[in-house]
Amino acid sequence: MEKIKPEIRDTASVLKLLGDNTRLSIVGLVQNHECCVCEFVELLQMSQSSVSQHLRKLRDAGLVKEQRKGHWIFYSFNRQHPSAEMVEDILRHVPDQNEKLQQLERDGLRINCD
Amino acid sequence: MEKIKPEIRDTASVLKLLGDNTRLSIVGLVQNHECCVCEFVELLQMSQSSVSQHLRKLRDAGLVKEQRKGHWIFYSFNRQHPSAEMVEDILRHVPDQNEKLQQLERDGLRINCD
DNA sequence: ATTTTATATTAGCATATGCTTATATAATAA
DNA sequence: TTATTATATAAGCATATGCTAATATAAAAT
Repeated sequence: MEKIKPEIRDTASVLKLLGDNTRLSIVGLVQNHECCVCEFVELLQMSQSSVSQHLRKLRDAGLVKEQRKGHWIFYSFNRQHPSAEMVEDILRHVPDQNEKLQQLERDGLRINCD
Repeated sequence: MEKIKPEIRDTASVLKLLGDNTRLSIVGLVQNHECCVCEFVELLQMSQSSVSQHLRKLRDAGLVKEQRKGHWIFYSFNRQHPSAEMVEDILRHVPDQNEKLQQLERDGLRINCD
């Protein structure tokens, strides 16, 4: 029995969201790690406001989840999203960004609340 | 040895192109069939001008190829595109549209130059 | 050569997008 | 309470997008 496929409309709107450097990078980052806003600001070299607005779009679409931990709000990939599998398929075709997160860690800029 | 992955920028620009109902539908249609402009106009119920402009974007990006056959210009998916595999992965997540083409055939509106 | 047919191109317009700057909010620290 | 920190929101603006209407092009048919 085949899984239900989202309508073209829904898929197109997800692709539209991912069709932006910043948002595609964000989704690539949160696929395997939780990140907070200030980390995105550092990694993407963008203003806090701009990052925040991109995150809002991703959150409104349900592609990412947010969770407060003390000072910070952490974002993570929402594997429950109807297009989550497609997004993961897409991410297999772009270079992973773990190296950047490791660099952030070495620079002492990684936030860890565990 | 792993295949070279397009940069995030390049992937984002492909996704941006596909992040539109009309263009995603077109790419879905040409994945398995050659189609000419008037067929898209019929299938998508859009103006010829609008379809033509979408096709131009897809062609400029190299995602589709065009080939003249008599009266008509046929468009087909370009499997040589650096992101062709990703596009095929994406299309696996949307309902196929073969039924619509078959209906067109039954209506006697399918163009065939073979 | 003229007309017809299929497609492409252009201009114009309304709406969407992504950024910056400034300000608001909400949790923590002092 | 007040100040600080992390994040969100709003306003404004320049640019991008997708459509329509009108016109151009190019091959085919007459």
